[in-house]
Amino acid sequence: MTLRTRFAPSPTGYLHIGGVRTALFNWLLTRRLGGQFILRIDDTDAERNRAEALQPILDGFKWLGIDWDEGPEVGGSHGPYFQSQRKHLYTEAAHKLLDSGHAYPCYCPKEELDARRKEAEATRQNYVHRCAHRHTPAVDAWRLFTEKPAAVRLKVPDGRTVGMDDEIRGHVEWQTDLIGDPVIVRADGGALYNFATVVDDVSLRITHVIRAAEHLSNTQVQVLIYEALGQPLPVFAHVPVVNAPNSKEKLSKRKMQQFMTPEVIAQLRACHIFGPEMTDEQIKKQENINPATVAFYRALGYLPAALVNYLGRLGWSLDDKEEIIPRNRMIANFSLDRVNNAPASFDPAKLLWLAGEYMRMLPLEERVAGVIPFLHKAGLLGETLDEATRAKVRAVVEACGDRLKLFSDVLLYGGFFFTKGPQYDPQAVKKRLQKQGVPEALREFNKVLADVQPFESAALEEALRVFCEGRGVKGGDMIHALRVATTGVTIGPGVFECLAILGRAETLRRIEMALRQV
RNA sequence: GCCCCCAUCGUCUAGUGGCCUAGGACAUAGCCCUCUCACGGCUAAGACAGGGGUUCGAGUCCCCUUGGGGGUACCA
Repeated sequence: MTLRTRFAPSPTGYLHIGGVRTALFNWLLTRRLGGQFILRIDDTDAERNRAEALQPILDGFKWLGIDWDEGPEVGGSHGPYFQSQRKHLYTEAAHKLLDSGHAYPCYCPKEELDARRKEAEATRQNYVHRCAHRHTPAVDAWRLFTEKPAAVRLKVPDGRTVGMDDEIRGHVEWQTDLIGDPVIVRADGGALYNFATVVDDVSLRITHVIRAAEHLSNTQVQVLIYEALGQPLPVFAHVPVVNAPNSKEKLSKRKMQQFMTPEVIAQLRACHIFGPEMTDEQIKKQENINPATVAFYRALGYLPAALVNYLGRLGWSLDDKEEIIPRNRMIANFSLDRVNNAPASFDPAKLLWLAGEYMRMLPLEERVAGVIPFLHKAGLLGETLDEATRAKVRAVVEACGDRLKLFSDVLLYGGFFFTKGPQYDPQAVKKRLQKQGVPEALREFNKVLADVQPFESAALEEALRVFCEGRGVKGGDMIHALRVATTGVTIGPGVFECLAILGRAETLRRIEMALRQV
């Protein structure tokens, strides 16, 4: 028997980071041990489940390189893979349980149930629902069920325990006397989550149910359903939830809003992800692209490998020293017994560090290829990319070096190479250009630049050194002034490399522009 | 209320009774490198939630307390 795992997202229009982490653990174990990883779409809530809401989820997984063996787009022999198309299975299973006496129809009016629950609450009692007629013989129950709409309840056995051996938590068990008979099918015929999940997992032949720890309490009912259905239990593993940074609460859009800092919003804007008509506040409240979604990291040009590494290390570790664990190494070493029990907090700073590490490992040509779409979206490259432009992009990427952690960082450290002139930062101008003697020296050095041969980094540096010595100016002052004059800002690649990339004519022109600023 | 789960530096973690005066990584601070920014190097600060047991010996096993989380729905 081969391993079969699944991840069952609801089509919400975005792929949540916490969900990905759970899916990743399923995927890693499946790839490690061999078997099928199945994507099942939990679209019973027709209200908010539109077809187009599924695509971002599939795209997210594809971008991360998490592939599925059965599910949407790839099909499979156990389909359909949409819960909305599997309703007959739930009905069938419910009938089976009614026939076998493991379930019974419930006609209790909602008001009565509410009243009883409220009463129990008032007297600080624990309310365990059991319908009075729960032991009515099956045939009679069946008759009642077909006569008028009724919900179906599972008949929870009296006076025993129900439990399972969790791969991560160990043995967990509950007293059945504390579990009210749960509704498994609504009066309108819709199956409830706990029931549909089990029916699906059985029919999809799922062998390992790896899911977030928040589902642990649901397992008591689910185990009873497996029993009632006469099915063997799968292996359960409840992985710790992912919390928001500096918080004991689950990762959520709202909790992540604090990471939509002005800098991040500016970077998103630079990528032209959002139109200029959107205010910062509107961007902050965005559903689809926020720090709790995969799309956010993709939009900013994080390497998917870095995100996979980060999420894989969240709640799982290889040993006491390895942090950079590429996908293949993770697959080769993943096991549930090295998954932690405690919830883990998502740390954007560590993810950013990893992104930088992965970017550094990426060959130059791939960095160039990755950066181009970002320059393009920002409107800094023309429609067609000729060889000269490509060479320039390559030179810029090389000059950016380790500064480039995300692809969108190219806009931060090298955007000015592709504009008609620098956007002068007033503070930078004030600090570096409007300094005693600097504009004059710069004007004079501009004449030197006109003749430097060749117009390359080393020769330029040497020319400046000679100029400074001869004229008695500080090298640092000139270097800073040159940077601001040609790039407009105080950060970026080495200034001589910048000048070389800009070329002689553009350098001279920009220095002239700068001198008009002071 | 009741049930279940969880608990090592700010964060991710190593630790499965002696190797722990608790190791690594991110973040933080200082110094070095340096034309800025980043990278890199060195250093510093920083944790076993509390209390009881068990044991020659406890971060590690047991119990209690505290704190967090989840469930207790004709939500998923």
